[in-house]
Amino acid sequence: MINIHLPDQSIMELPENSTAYDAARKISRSLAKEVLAAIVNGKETDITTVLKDGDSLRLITFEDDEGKVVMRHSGSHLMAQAVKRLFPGTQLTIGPAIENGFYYDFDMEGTISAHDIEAIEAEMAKIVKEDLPIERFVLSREEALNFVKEQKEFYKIELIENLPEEEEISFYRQGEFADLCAGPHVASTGMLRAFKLTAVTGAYWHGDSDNKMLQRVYGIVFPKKTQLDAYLLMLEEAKKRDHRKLGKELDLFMMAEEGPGFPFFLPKGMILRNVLLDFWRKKHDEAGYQEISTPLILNESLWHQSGHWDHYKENMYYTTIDEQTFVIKPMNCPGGVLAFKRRMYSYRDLPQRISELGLVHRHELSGALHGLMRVRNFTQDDAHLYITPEQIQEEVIKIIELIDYIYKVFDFEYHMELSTRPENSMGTDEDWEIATEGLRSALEAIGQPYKLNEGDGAFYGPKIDFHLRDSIGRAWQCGTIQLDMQMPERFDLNYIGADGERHRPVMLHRAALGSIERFLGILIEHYAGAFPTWLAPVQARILTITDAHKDYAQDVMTKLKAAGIRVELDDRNEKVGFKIREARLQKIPYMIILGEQEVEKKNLSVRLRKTGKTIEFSLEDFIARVEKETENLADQN
RNA sequence: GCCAGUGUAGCGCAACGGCAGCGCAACUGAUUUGUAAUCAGUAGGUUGUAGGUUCGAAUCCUAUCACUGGCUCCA
Repeated sequence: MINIHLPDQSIMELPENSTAYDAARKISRSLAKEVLAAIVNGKETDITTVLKDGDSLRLITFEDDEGKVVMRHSGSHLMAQAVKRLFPGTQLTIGPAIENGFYYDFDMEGTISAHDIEAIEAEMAKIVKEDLPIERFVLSREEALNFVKEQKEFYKIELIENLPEEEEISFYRQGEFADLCAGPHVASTGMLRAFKLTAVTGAYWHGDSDNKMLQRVYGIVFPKKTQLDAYLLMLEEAKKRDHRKLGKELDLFMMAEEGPGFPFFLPKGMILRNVLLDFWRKKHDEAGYQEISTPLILNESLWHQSGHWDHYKENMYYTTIDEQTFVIKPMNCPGGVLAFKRRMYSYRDLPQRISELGLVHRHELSGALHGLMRVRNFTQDDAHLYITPEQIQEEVIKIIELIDYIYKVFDFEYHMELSTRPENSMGTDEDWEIATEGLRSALEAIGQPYKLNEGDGAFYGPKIDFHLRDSIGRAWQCGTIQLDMQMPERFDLNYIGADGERHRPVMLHRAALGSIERFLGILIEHYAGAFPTWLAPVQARILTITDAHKDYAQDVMTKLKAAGIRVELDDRNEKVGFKIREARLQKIPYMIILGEQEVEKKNLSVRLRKTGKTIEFSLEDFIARVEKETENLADQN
């Protein structure tokens, strides 16, 4: 007998040569059904792993993050096997588990169509039915290379060659299919019943657009059909929150074929935007920022000096004025720098925090455009801070705190990423080291977790990015903090220090919302169009019961407007049920219903968006309530 | 930009080689209504655009533009 240590500190006695699966079976039948993989002595492994005396064991199900990865990864193998059966000669590349499922990239003749997807799903179902055991085997490096060469899996040669020297090279076999893989995997294909292929796309080998385009198929897999159905339903629901759909329904913004990637803001969207910016200006004023505005178009010489001409040429738009080339600004910094340079600064003047709601134009690839989320012109809530090197950490922390405050007003969850020096960037290694360290130390001081993105910085400096999620879970970069030691150098910026000498300031570029357009897109999806009272383009709509109540309604509207409340009047000759339905579809926080009773009592019947309940208000109380919500950046209740 | 898909009335959709239609919206009239759709009628189209195949094209082919999902890029 052997003794196995379980996570709850208990010890389980098992016969010699027992597997992790045997342990699961001994605990309960349901666990035996659900177990996907095991962690033995801290290492993830298959449930067929034979246990030794003294091993510690944790069993993994789909409830665990590790379990989701295992099942999804097995799903990708299942799909790859089906594809290889249907399209002989297809070469495998990589097929990982991802956040919401898995994909596999194939190099094949031709492409995969929607029709093929059905055939692949049918073949996958067949393989599930065959219930093939999934077995691990290990080869030496040489054997492994020979094995993949025999199988004509030439991409795998590169993968094996890139494996570290000491790495054990394992494969997983299910029936006729075998794939290089670290594992672990579920025990058999029969466990992968609840799957669905969700998309076919092209994807470049190694993600490099100079490489060959591969066929990528995305899929999802769950232990149970009910979970799969629930997930698909959730996706359907999320689509109803899509800002492009809501933007149309709520008449907030539009796109025209004449302006791909150039959004139009409509009256209601404009209110939303202006309310957001009023809030932004107030907070930035409090935080010590001064707002400026710089020109949209500036002479090409400026862009040579800033380095954009060399590093950002492809993304810029150009125009000619009096036979000279001008650039339509893709960033606000060079113009901002000119404004900074207008006078001399003492060290006592720093930090200078100069903000600009600057409209920038960038030539994004046509295939990259997406509603308000990725456009070709957008307004950055930009600011440039000119500081001494000693002020780096303190100022970066202040910015992080400001951004955190703003995101919390909207109940956003976000994550931060630190991006380091990219290829084709300006400046010395030393500058980059100081700059990167400045950002890193601020992050460490704040103590919030962040992800490291090697080589993803701006061409002039490293950055901290803030990412928010849209309705279907895609992360979009919004806030950003970029530390720049190049621009001050190139524009010969300086301030007079306490020693009376000239010194070079450090420049911080930062945006909190990022792009107003993108942020509004996220905001629309976040609230599903039902904006809190303070943000709602229309805060209240007055609905009359009959024409007899029009005068009173007009009177109420005049008074609400005078109080600064955004109000509309629906005095059409329609039934009140119909008017309520329309106001609901417009997601207006308050409906004020005025009929015989209200005229008599000189009050308001107010129907709340949140509960659908109707409450009687005096005009004054209603105004007070909306004013309070507006002031507190709040929603109803 | 690349791969795949989709473009039909303001919006959502049907017709898939044989007369371009439905619902909502719009307009007109009736109805004066109490908490998610009152009734009747009218009008609205060079089927994204340009070529081609065909007796005949929304439908098939080619090109192009836009959009959608990815890749790449990025706020």
